[in-house]
Parts: sequence; C-alpha cells; structure tokens
Amino acid sequence: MVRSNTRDEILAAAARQFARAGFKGTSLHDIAVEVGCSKAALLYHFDSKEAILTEMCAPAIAELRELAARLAGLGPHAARTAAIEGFVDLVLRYRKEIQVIYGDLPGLLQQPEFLEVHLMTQRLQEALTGPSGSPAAHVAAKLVLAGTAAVAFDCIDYSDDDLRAALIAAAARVLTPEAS
Amino acid sequence: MVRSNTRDEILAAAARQFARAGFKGTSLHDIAVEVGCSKAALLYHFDSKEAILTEMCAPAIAELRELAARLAGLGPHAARTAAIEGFVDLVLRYRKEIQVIYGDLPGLLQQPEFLEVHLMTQRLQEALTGPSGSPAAHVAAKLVLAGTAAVAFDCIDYSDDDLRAALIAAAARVLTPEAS
DNA sequence: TCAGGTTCTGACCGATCGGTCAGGCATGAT
DNA sequence: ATCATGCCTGACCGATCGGTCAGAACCTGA
Repeated sequence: MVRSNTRDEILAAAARQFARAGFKGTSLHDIAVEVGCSKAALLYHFDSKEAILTEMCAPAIAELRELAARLAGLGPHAARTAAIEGFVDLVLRYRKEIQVIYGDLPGLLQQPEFLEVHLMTQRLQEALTGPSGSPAAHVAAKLVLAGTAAVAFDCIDYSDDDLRAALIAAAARVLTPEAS
Repeated sequence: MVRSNTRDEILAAAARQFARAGFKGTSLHDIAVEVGCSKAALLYHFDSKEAILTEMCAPAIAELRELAARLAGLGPHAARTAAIEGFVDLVLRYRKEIQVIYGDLPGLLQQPEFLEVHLMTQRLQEALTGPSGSPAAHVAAKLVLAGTAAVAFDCIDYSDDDLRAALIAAAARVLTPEAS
C-alpha cells in the first residue's frame, strides 16, 4: 500500500470544489483548506491553477479521443450506434468532470431570482413526462430541455424557423415512448 | 425619438460580454469600456453587478413563469405539446440570455487542451447525423450530445445502469428520422 | 554525522476585482 | 441668479485573486 499522495488529494479536492462552484468560482485557498495544506503546496505540485484542471480532465479527454478514432473505421450505421453508446458510457464514467465544465452555473443559479427558474423547469419537465413519470421518461424530458437550450446556445448559424421545426420534431420523437 | 438611454446601452453591452466570457469572466471595467463610460456610471444605474444580470434575464424568467402557469390548466397531452412548443419558442427568443447562463464555458474551452474536445465532439456529431447531414439531423445530433451531458450533470439520483439504458433509448429515438 | 533532495510553509507581491465617495457639469424650474 | 436634480467622473478603498520566494522540516543514503 503506497502512501496516500498529496497530489492525488489535491486533484480530488479540486474536482469536488470545481464541481460545486465552478472553475472561476473556486480559489486555490479553498482547495488548500479542504486538502489541509498551504496554498503554496498546491503550486509546488502543479504549475498553475489551470494545470490542475487540465490534468484532472486529461483521462476523459483521452477517452474521447479514442472514441473518435474508433468511429473512423466503421460504416455509417455502426458508427452511429458506437457513437451513442460510447458517448453515453464516457459521460457517465466522467460525471464529476462534466460537472466541472458545467459547474459555473450553480454559482449563478443560487441567487433567489434564479431559484424560481429551477422550480419552473421542473414543472415543465413534469408536463413532458406526463402522469406516468417513469425514470426513463424523466431522463428523456431532461434531455429535451437541456438539449434544446444547448442547441439554441451554439446553433447560431440556423434561422429561428429552421431551428424551431427541427427542435419540436426532435423533442416529439424523444417523448413518444411507443416508438421502439 | 427618445434619447438612446445609457442604461439600455449598459444592458446590451453586458449581455454581449456575459455571453462571450461568462458572468464571472466579465468585469465591470470590460462593460464600461464597451459602453464608453466610467465604471462608476454602471453602478449609478445599477445597484451591483448582479443587478445587471438579473434585470437582463427578468423578461425571460417572466415568460417562463407565464408558460409554467399556462400548463397548469391543460390536460396531459395538451400540456406536453404546449410545453414543447412554448419552451422552444422561449429559448429561441432569448438565445442571448441563454448564452449568458452557459457563457462561462468558452472561457475554459479556449485553452488549447480543450480545443481538441470541440473538434472531437464535432466528429461524434457527424457520426450521429450519418452521411446525409440535413440541418434537422444536425440539430438532433447536437440535442443528443448536449442533452446527454446535461442529464449526467444533474441526474445524480439515478444509477449508472438506469441512466445508460434510458439515455441510449432516448438517443435512438431522436436519431431515427423515419419516425413521424 | 553530514549532504542532498523532496515536500511544504508563511510571508509577501502585483494585479484585479466590486464597490464607494465627493464633487463636476449640465439642464430646467423658480 | 439661484437652486435642485439627474447624470457622470476620477480617485480611491478593502478584499481577494494567482503566483513567487526564501527557508524550515523531513527523509534517505553515504
């Protein structure tokens, strides 16, 4: 049993803090307190604050790279299913790191004005799941809501009308559990 | 024609800056430079930096509140379609504000280590759309990728196995354009 | 016992942050 | 002419940030 490395403790503490308050919202002091060492000790093990983040995300990025490379040798249909299953697995395996990327949101949403947004989004979600509300239905609803916002976020090249039609059609497809 | 109000210019400039660098990544100085006034002028018109953000997002939040209230008086099926269409319209109408919420990401992803992530995500997306690549297919693929990550982000209550099955099934539903 | 490397600390640095304050400068009513 | 009010500025504040540095503490092998 090797000694518990301070370096690993730093990575673990940083992952928790980044996931909770985001990268910009977390200071080296915060991490040092959780680890139980000085701020200077962090910068002895890592060149900078960003170096902590990049080393933390390196395994996830490497797996994403492997997945993308694996798709290149497949036909269209096989590539599609491999992309879906590979991405889902990867995302689930690196949930913590995903939270780091999305982690700056909670800092904003903890303001009382935005707490209401979370509540109303939940009511939207209930409308989408319908009265049944199986776990799979909840996942589908969440996927639609978050995916729609994300599409609007970085699909600036499409017109509103095109986006609207495509989004509504895609959402309808997700939310009809009768399709096999 | 009323005078172009400094207050409105501040809101517009803040929206652009927040969308580009995120809330935490934007300083009052940045906004003041773009407006062409002093930092103190911002704090004359608004109580604080956060007050700029909340006032900027107030219309979007109000519309979300109206949408949620409208759903309460509908049956399950009507509520579902109203939720989809209403949310899509709302998201498209307030794209800028959505970018503010998601805006802290670019600050991270501009690091060279994460630039590769964007490239590989695009290759995943191409695998999902298949060789056709219609705009609707691209929207569906983006919705799946971003939605999956978001589900993993805030569905900590479900087990990995449940999430995996539900996500793959939902993704398959979105990506089969033969369903009506 | 000494030397040398690793690990870590406390003090400190310059920069930047959000925010405050006293006062200047218009304009318009009295 | 005077006063009040709205709008705005430059200087400044305390706090916090990421990062540096000299040296202490500790272990290890010679």
